[in-house]
Amino acid sequence: MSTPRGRTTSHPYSDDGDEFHFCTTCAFSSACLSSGYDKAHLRELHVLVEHVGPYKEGEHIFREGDPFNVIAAVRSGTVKTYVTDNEGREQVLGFFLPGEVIGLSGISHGKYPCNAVALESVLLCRFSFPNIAALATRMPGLQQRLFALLSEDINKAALLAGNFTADERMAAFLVSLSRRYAARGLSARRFMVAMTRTDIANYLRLASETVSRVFRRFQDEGLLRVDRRDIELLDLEKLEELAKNVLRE
Amino acid sequence: MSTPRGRTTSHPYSDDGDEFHFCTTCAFSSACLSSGYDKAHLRELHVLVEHVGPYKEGEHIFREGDPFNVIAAVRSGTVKTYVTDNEGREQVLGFFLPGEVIGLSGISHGKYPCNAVALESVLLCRFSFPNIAALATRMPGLQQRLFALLSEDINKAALLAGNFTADERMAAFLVSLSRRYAARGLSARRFMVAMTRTDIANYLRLASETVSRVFRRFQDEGLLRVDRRDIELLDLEKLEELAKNVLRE
DNA sequence: CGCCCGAACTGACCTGGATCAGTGCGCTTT
DNA sequence: AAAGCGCACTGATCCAGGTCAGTTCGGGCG
Repeated sequence: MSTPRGRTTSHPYSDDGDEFHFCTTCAFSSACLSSGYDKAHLRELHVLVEHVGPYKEGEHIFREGDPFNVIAAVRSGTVKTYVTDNEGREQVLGFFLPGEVIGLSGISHGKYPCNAVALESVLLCRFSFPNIAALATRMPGLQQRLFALLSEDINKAALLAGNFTADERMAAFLVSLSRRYAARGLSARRFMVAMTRTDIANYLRLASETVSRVFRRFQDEGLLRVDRRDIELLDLEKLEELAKNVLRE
Repeated sequence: MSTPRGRTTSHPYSDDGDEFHFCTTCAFSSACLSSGYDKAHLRELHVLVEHVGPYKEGEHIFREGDPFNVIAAVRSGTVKTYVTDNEGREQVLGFFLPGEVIGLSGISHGKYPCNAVALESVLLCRFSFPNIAALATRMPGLQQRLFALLSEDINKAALLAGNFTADERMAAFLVSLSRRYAARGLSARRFMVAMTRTDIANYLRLASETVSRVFRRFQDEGLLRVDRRDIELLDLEKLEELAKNVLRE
């Protein structure tokens, strides 16, 4: 993983007596908080965290084939992962919002199988994977959390594999974004997306023209209001109804 | 996971002095063999294995929503995993041949997210997941192997997500089967598949009619010879060329 | 302020594969 | 051996979404 010219610091924390404060945007820290480990273990985990960034728009975090050594939780910004096929066409694999973890797919072969790029200014919490795996042998809760993250990604990857219509895909994409923003305390109804129409189209396996058309039709039907990157979901009910096959509900 | 009315036995092994024999079809045992652990650890792992089966054709191994507690390596036969959507249509998620591991996607939510059914007579090596996870905390090699299996499935799931043509999908499917059979010491050129055309179609997100047509066209073009479930690949080169976008080579 | 450039939008047309509507064929059942 | 059944195959037709060919818009810059 490449480190931007910004600062790299070990995780700042305060340890004022009994209370032990975590960076709340860090998925691992919070995972461990919830599994109720003792202070000594928590501190060990905490020491492994490096805050890196900012990566600026278009800057790569890792590239396909880079040796795998770290995973990272997004602290702020949006990360896109993608591969390019033999003809040079881009296939977007996923978008990662704050609180989500990138790099896990690199474990199996010791190399990242895809590229990760910042779509806007990005800050990361970075963890050495060997170190965190070693710590996991002493912290069953952490091991379990890692297993769960990996397993979840298997299920996520299967989502868009079905043969769904353009409408279903778009609705599922919007509902998923909405929920993920909401989970971070942001509005579930209105948000700014960091990706271009082309990125969205590549992710959903549609042509960018189709993305445009579906946006307009959804707007005509009163499901949403869209102005460039600014999206407001007006009829979340109906969007969820459209998305339910894709999201398996 | 449901257990068929067949025998369930703990893993038989012989421990004649220095030599310690493993069931060679068991993915975990071999994984641990290769990571070079000491005899005491190996025996611990070995004790966790249960041989179950046979499951007969059409019999379910687990169902969507069942509480997750075990993972299993296929010892013989073919397993299909699938989900059904709201309209009752089946979506095939994967086929598992001997040596491959089912159930991993159940980790994240404590329930299996899909159904697993035997397509022909199936024998399994079954492992309690809590037990194997506990053991993994004392065997970093085993933990690493579990991480790798999970991570690999993420990459596998992403494979068929792209927008590929029917020809590319079919070729990739055949080449993948060929390699997996070959890895088990069977012929890479000729094999009997356990799945119906409809299963193949559902897996590849095609109509079964399309699967039939592509089979015939491939046969007309001399790429293969197919007679019901019996498939012989005549031009592996060309099939691999067709498949390379899907398989990312 | 006007120019430039890339993203977004839009309409016209095309096509791969789905769908529909059969037919054929091997296996089981009786 | 005949009947019944389910899977496989095949031809005809249809349509969602891709492709192509522009046009519009907005933001950055000389």
